[in-house]
Amino acid sequence: MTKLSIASWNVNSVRLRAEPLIAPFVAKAQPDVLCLQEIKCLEEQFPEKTFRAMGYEHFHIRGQKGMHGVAIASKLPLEDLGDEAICPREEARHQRVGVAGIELHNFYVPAGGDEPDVETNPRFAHKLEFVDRMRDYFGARNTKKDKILILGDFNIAPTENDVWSHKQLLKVISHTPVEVEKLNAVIDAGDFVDVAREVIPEPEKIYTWWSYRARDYKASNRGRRLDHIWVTPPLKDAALAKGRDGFRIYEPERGREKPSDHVPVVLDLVL
Amino acid sequence: MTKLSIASWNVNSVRLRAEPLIAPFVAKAQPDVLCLQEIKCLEEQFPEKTFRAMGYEHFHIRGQKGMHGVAIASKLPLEDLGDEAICPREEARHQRVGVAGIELHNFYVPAGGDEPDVETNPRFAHKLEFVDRMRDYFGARNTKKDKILILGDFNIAPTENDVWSHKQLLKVISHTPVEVEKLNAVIDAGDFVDVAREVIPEPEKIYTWWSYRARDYKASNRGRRLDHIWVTPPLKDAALAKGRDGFRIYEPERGREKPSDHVPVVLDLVL
DNA sequence: GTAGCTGTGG
DNA sequence: CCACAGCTAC
Repeated sequence: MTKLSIASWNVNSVRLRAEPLIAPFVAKAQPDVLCLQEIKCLEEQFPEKTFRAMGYEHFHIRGQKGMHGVAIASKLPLEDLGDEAICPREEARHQRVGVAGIELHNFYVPAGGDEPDVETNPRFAHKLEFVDRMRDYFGARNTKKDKILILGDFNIAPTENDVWSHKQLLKVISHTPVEVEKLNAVIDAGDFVDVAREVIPEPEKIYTWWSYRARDYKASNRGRRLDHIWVTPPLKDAALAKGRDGFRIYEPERGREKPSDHVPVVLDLVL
Repeated sequence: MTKLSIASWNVNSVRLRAEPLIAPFVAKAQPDVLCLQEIKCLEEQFPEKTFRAMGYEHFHIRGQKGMHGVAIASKLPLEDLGDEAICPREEARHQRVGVAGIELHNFYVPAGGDEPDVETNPRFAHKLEFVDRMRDYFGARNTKKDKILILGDFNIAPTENDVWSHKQLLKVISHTPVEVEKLNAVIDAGDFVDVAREVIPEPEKIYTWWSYRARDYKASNRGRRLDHIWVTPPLKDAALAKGRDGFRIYEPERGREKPSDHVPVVLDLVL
C-alpha cells in the first residue's frame, strides 16, 4: 500500500512560473509526479535546477520554441516508453512515460482557435483530428488490462456543469457539441474513468481554468473544466480509494500574483 | 537659508520603475524635485498617483509613445516657463520650469546610435546637432546673471575619469572627442559649473551608468558618467555650500531587482 | 489579460 | 541585457 500523487498543471510558461508559483505550490502539495503543459520553451531552456531544488530529480520534456510544450518532473524514476503516433514529436503536445508501474500520458490538446468551423478555421480542424487520434490510439490499446493514466489540458469541458454557462458556451470552442462528442469517444475507446466526475458527481460545478480577461476571476467565476485526469479500469480502485479527498483542485493558485489561467489538479493513487 | 534638493534619474520606463524602484529610493533620499528621463510613456500614462503617494503634487511632463520622455515631479509648485527652441516638443527630450526661484531644465540628450560617423549614422548627427542647439540656446542667455540649473542624461561622459577606460571608449559614442568638445562648448557658452567635478575633482572616477550587458555591473565596474547637474554662476555658492556631501550618486540603485541602467544623482542647494 | 515572437532602440 | 512596438495565440 503506497501512495502516489500525480499533479497536472498548465503553467503558461514554465520559465516565468517555476520560482514564484510552482515552487510554493509544490512545497504545500508535494506531488510525487508533476505533469506540466504549455511550458513554452525548448528542452534546454527548462529550469531543471529550480525543480531539482523542489526535490524532483527525474525529467521528461517535450519542448518547442515559445509555444506549447509538455514536461514531467518526478521524484520517482521515469521510464522512457518511446514516442507514440498521436502527434509529431515536434508539436510538443504529448509525452508518455512509465512511473511506479503505471503508463502515464501527459497531453496538451490544441486550443482550436476562435471560430468553431472546420471549413474556415484550420486550428479547429486540427484540434478535432488530434482528439480523433487519441481515440484511435487508446481504442487500439488493451485498456481493460493495462494500467494507464492520462491527464493534461484537454481544452474541452465536456459536461454542462464543467462550464459556468452551458447555453452561452455551446458555440464557444472548448464546449461545442462536436468537441464534447469526440472527447467522450476517447473515454469510450479507452474505457477510461473520468476521476473528477467520479468523485464529484453532477450537477456540482467543477472548474480548472478561468480566463485572464475577467477583471476578478473569483467574482465573475466564469470557469471551465479543461484539465482532466483519467484512468483505465485496472487503476480505478487505486484512483478512487481516497474518494473525494484523493482528488484536489487547487483553486487558490488562480488568485496568486501573476498566475497561470489554469490551476493544478492532483490525484492520490493508492497502489 | 533653505535647502532644496533636486534629483536627476534616467529611469528607463517610469511605469515599470515607479512602484518597485523609485518609491523606495524617494522614501530614503526625499528629494524636493525629481527630474526623470526616458519615462517611455505618454503624458496621460504617467503614474501620477504613485508619485502623489510619495508626496509629489506638482508635475510637468513631456511624453511620447514608448520612447524618450522627460518628467518633473515636485513637492514645490512648478512654474511653466514655456517651451524653448532646443528641440521640438514632440521629441520629449527637454523641459523647462521655474521652481523656488530657479530656472530648471531637464534634458534627455539623444543617445546617438552605434557608429560615430555623421555621414553614415543620422542618429549621431542628430545628437551633435542637439548639443549644438543647447550651446546656442545658453550662449544667447544671460547666464552670468540668471539662476539656471540644467540636468539630465546628457549621454556624454566628458573626461577621462568619467569612463572606465578612456582609451577603449574613444571611438564609442558617449566619449568620442567630437561629443566631448561639443559638450564643453555648452559649458563655456552657459558659464556652467559642472557640480560633480567641482566637488569630486579629477582623477577620481565618477560613474552614473553601467550597461545592462555586463553580467555583474559591480564586478566589472565598466561605468560612465552620463548624468549631469550644472548650474550658472549665480547658483554656484548654493550648489557647493555643502561640498561633497551635497552631491550624491546613489550607486546601490544599480544593484536592485530590475534596475534602470542609470542611477539617481542628487544635489542639495542651500538657498 | 498574459506571454511568447521579431524588430528597433538603448 | 532591457524595454518598447506590433504581432499571434490562448
